Amino acid sequence: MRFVCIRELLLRGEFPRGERIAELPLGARLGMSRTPVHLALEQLTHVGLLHVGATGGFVVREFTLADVRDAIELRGVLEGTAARLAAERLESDSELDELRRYRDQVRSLTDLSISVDSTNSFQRYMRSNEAFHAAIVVLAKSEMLARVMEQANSLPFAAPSAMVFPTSMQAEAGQTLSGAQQQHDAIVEAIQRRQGTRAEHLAREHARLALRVFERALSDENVLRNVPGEPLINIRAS
Amino acid sequence: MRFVCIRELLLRGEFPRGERIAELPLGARLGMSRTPVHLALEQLTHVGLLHVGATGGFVVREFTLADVRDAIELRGVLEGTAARLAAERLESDSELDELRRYRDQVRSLTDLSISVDSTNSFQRYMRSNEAFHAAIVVLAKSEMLARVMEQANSLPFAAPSAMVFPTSMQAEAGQTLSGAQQQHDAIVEAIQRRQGTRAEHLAREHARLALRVFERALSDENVLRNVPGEPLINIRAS
DNA sequence: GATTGGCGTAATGCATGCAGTTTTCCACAA
DNA sequence: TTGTGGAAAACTGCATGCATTACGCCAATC
Repeated sequence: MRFVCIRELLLRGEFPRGERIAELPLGARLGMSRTPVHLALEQLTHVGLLHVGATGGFVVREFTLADVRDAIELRGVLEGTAARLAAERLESDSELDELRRYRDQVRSLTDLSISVDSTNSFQRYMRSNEAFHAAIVVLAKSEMLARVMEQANSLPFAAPSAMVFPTSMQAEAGQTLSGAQQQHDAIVEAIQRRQGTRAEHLAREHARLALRVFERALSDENVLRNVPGEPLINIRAS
Repeated sequence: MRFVCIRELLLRGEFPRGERIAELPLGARLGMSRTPVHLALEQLTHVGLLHVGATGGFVVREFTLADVRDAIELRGVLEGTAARLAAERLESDSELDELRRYRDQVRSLTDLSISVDSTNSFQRYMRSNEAFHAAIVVLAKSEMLARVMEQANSLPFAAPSAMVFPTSMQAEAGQTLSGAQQQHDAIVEAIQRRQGTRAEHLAREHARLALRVFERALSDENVLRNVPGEPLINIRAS
């Protein structure tokens, strides 16, 4: 709860990156004591948004462009593994019903999202897209993998839907989203046919689409500002 | 510090799996207040050894055989990624010096470890083996990957060296260790030649050797007892 | 004999207080 | 103007206290 609250503050850039966060003022700001604040900061540290300074105390983590690229690449590896396990462990075709439903939802929202600029349809697109990716993890039937992916996705710019929003700002949004849709289709097909290796590489490549969107966003201030957690990224750092 | 301490207690099976851990008695046992105990338990939760009960409070996590297999498979995927990145990002051959040194250390300790039963040589083998695996992660030059691997390896039976000890108890220990050594050689060669995909698949297969050791250990009570964190594994669970 | 309800104990969550240490700021001197 | 020294303020880490809530046990009833 407060975890989410403080997380939002961080992602909005309320605290400058690399700077210490004092517990007492933050507690006063949120109307609570130091104890729960400390716990929330501890959790955010485990999640990777903070780290403990040399003298103790929590410091806002700073991410480099390389970190962002690696995080997306890593998500590709993990989603690839999820897709492979989903294919290898598929028992009956009906297990894919939910996945197919989300895929169709995403498809039907694709055209809407790029024509209408309302945040409403974007949010629905993002939710469906996220549900699609989550469904693959469920089909992988691996608690261990799910846990690790949860940690990996907790970095804001690494989450599956992180690149949807900036995508919508770009000129070639239509091509990008329809490319993503085709990849979704191929992934579902590969899982259905129990083609594990194919599913793995498709999912990896799907993440690299997000990477391309990010690279593209780097050249445009306005687009970049829509990447979640952008205030934590130090564009100039090595 | 206390994190490590409580972790040891868990791995030794001091707390029955599935049971709640009360903070007050544990604090009394360790000679400290509830606050640091609570923090340590929180960290162990993030690491995956505990989980929070429905009503609050920390519960000892219970692992199934499927969890163990998945954890090892997942480690293979991550180490494969580390090896691939190491190959792709290698700049000069001299970067491999340390990796080669650890490889040779492991090789020289292999024969010792299976002939002499002293825990001393085992521990040295384990340390060298761990250092070898850690060196690959360093060469991958990815903070993100390192973080995720740290979390994945925090599950006791998933760590690289987790399978060394049970291996030594088996009849075919010599073959297993020499097989591992050959895989180490091949991984180093692949990284050196910048053969990323080959390195990735070699490292994955290397982890599956640990999986075979584990499967083999399942048939022997005495061997199984040497798997780290064995008390947390419910052999009978689905 | 089994089940359910209530009460007592105990444990969690949060607030606060205290000691040790760091950090910061300001004054003074070079 | 800049560097240094010291002092004060503040922050962290840990202990403790209090209120709320969950858990368990015992008894009573069906």
